[in-house]
Amino acid sequence: MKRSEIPYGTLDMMVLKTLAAGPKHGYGIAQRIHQVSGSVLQVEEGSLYPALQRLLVKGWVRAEWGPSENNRRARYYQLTAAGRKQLEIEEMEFEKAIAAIRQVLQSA
Amino acid sequence: MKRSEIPYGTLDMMVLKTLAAGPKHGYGIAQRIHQVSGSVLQVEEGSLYPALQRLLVKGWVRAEWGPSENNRRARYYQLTAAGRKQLEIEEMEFEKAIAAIRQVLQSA
DNA sequence: TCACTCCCATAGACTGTCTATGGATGAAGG
DNA sequence: CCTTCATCCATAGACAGTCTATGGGAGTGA
Repeated sequence: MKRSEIPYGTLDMMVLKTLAAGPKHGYGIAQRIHQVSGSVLQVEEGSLYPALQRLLVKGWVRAEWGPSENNRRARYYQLTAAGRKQLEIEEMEFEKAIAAIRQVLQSA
Repeated sequence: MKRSEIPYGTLDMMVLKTLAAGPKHGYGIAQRIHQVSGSVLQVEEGSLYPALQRLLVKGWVRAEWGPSENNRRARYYQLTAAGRKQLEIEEMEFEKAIAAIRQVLQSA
């Protein structure tokens, strides 16, 4: 087996959700997800930045450069209106999929 | 978006679960999952048979040929002891992952 | 005989994750 | 100063698991 920390297809959703609380830079997003999940989810940079690129291309987030809290250069990402809608859609589909899988798992 | 019917990595688990109730052939497994999930999950043959191959290689299922209920040739798959253990592990990891994601989704 | 469903299986495309790598920059301690 | 460490960005390539598309054999009913 593979130690897939982040289940396929859920990263974009979690990134969007994390940004829903306000703009953040990549590093901050990763930290936040790690922390909020009780250190269960570890977002690798090699997963995160491609994800952010996808979200940018699709117009679900916007980015701009600015100084970080520690006075380093940082790229702040923020949710767009389209991103907010997309988040809702993905949350719904996620719940629907989970419910379906649970039904399979609970079929005695 | 992509219409990913089956979330990554969950197919093996659902197949194992479906076989936990007794031996079935491939076609029957797909039907059962489709039915039990309330027609939400659609297992494509191009996903199912590679999955069954994986499970065979790993020793989690065993297979033997025999006539189907409709008198056609069919390959019956059944869970091994190792497969039963694996199913438990995957169910646990699944719940753990879902719980972590939910925490992210519920972080206001 | 023809169409249809059942049942098997593989090849190749595609997507999204991971590992590995590379770099810049500020803070802290020697 | 200078070294080390944490922060912060990003890409390339490997890899795994899903899907689409394809092909075929075999029993059933019209």
